[in-house]
Amino acid sequence: MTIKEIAQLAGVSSAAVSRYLNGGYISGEKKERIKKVIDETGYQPSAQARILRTKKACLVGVVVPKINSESISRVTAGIEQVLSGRGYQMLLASTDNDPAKEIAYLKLFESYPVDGIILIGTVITAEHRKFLKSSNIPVVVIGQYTKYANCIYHDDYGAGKAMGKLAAKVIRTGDGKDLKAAYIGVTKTDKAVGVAREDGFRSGLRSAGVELAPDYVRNVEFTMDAGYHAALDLLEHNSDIGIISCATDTIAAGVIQALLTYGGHTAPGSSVDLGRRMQYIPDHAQIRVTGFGDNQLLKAVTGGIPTVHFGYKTSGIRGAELLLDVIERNEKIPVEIKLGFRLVD
Amino acid sequence: MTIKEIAQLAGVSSAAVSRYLNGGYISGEKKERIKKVIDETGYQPSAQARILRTKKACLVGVVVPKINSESISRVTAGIEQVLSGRGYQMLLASTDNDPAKEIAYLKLFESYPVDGIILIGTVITAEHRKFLKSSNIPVVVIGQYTKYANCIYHDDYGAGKAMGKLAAKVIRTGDGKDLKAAYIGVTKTDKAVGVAREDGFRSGLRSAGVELAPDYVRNVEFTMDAGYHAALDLLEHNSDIGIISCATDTIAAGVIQALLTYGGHTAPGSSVDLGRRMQYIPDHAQIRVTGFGDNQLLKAVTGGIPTVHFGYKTSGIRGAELLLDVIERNEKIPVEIKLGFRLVD
DNA sequence: CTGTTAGCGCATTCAG
DNA sequence: CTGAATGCGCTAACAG
Repeated sequence: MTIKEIAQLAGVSSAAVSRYLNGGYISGEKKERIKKVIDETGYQPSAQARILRTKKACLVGVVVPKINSESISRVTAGIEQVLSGRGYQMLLASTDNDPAKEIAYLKLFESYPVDGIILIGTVITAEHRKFLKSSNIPVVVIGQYTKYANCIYHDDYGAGKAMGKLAAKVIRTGDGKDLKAAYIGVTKTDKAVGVAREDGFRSGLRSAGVELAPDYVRNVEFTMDAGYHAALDLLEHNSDIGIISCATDTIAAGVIQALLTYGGHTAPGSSVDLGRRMQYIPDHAQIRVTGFGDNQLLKAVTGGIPTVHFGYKTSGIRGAELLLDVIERNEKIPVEIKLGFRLVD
Repeated sequence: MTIKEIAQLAGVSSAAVSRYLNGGYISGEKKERIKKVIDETGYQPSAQARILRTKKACLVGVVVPKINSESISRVTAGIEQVLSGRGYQMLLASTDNDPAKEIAYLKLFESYPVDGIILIGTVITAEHRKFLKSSNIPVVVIGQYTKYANCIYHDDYGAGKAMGKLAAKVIRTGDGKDLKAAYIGVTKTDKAVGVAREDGFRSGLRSAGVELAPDYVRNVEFTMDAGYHAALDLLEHNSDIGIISCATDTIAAGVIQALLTYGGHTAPGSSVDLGRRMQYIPDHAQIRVTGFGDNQLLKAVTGGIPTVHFGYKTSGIRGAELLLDVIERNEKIPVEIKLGFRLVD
């Protein structure tokens, strides 16, 4: 069904139909005729042809690393909020943490009718930079710092440091034989989550005179399962761990699972203390688990582990506003926004 | 940057460039010249113009009720898998459980360059039916039964019934004073989750001679928070509850939170038994919590509550296959697929 | 192998 | 107020 056919059926020109659709000059009588035909046929104008003509889609594409994540959904909720408030719609593309797919979707959006792109970043490869530099539609990056695009990121280093200080306090037993801190991080190619959080964590420990020994560090995927196995590995090789800090709450959930399953205390009748904070006691020592991200489901069912709350929704809001500023007002001044955090313990 | 400009710069016709791009006949020498110009300019063909011409986007749009859900991400993972295997890409639109937004995104996709739509359904309103009937591109619905489109749904009634039977067993104390079963469901406009699961649950209870009293039933939103408050309300009004069955694992998480927080056992030193299954003991009675969906995070950190595993990934796979059959082979025979379940306890 | 031509469905001049 | 005509960027015939 095209505008032309509608025009024929209504006995008017296609231009008249177009005007009818877009609120241009049209007489009441023709308006009626056109309305009637459109109602009868269920005609739906082709957005794509319109966009080809107008170069305006009122649409933004958002590229995310994965769909099933509380933090990401908070970001997209923020984006959605400002977008829909300003008459835009949002399309999502999930890359499943595959950088190649990320590039593919960025290119897809670039050549598709979207007015702008928001990238919720994980790793920024050379390909990414190339894309950011040469993109012919505006892009804003959320979650990673980059000088090649407007970006909004979180103080991952500061958050890591705060967590490191907390960890240093926790492992101090007072009897002169302090426990050890362990850290489960992610790939170093992720500058925010992989590098900044871990570096911050080390720095926080160090400020309290504690070093993070290499044997007490693991690097894993962004999954619960990975956290589970890393925890087992860590516990197998070290018997003096007092705290396992994880780069994300999801990984922390896997660690908790490992402690629950293989801690030696799962026989009927045994118990796990779930007070304000997750605590587990194998070998007469308490092992504390911490994360980052303030996952609400985890908090609900465990009572909450120490974690960090980032302003994810805020970053989504700011990101969308930034993007719309560029799209609508052609704002040219580069912007970098760094958002703070709140330690939750 | 357009194909025309590239053609000029390379001193060939635009058709030649088009052929170069799409693997048509072209001489080696011109191929070189075109390649050089494209590399230099970073030219990116407009997919939208191509699609306007070819009517083929190799893209499918997926409309989901929310982004942050393990079940939905499993469905989309299944969809992605078959789509990318067959050279398609996937675009997501999240509606935040707002039926109006759902319609808006369906219409967007219809007029946008996608070859087909997958709707992960919650409520099917008259508007939905109207859309399904009149859509000019193929649609498949996942998660709800409908006769107006190809659909893939789960045996929610059977699952509810199995859970009802389990609940009946649990509340039997043996001392003649059986406990009561409570149910936290969702809106009845959701035929699968709201109606089928609850009806099945009642039927399962009934088959064991147990009735679900109105005072022991609540209807809430699809959120943890709603589960939390419903549980408090339930416990405030009834002191003989032995099990709280919830329509989703997310709601169940909220119930667990309520039990942990207000069960009267959160004072330091008190404990919660987290063995194979979540158990909580207020007022000398065990309150068991059950859900649907087999959420992995919940399972990991609680040891697992009784729940139902649906073949979400499978439904995504079948749904995508179905859609591609219609798109590519113009398959006209309507299909309805009902998938089974597995009780996890 | 190549260039010319004619649209895809629509919005926008521009005369009327 | 209206319709005819033009072109958005691209591909598919077609004739060379």
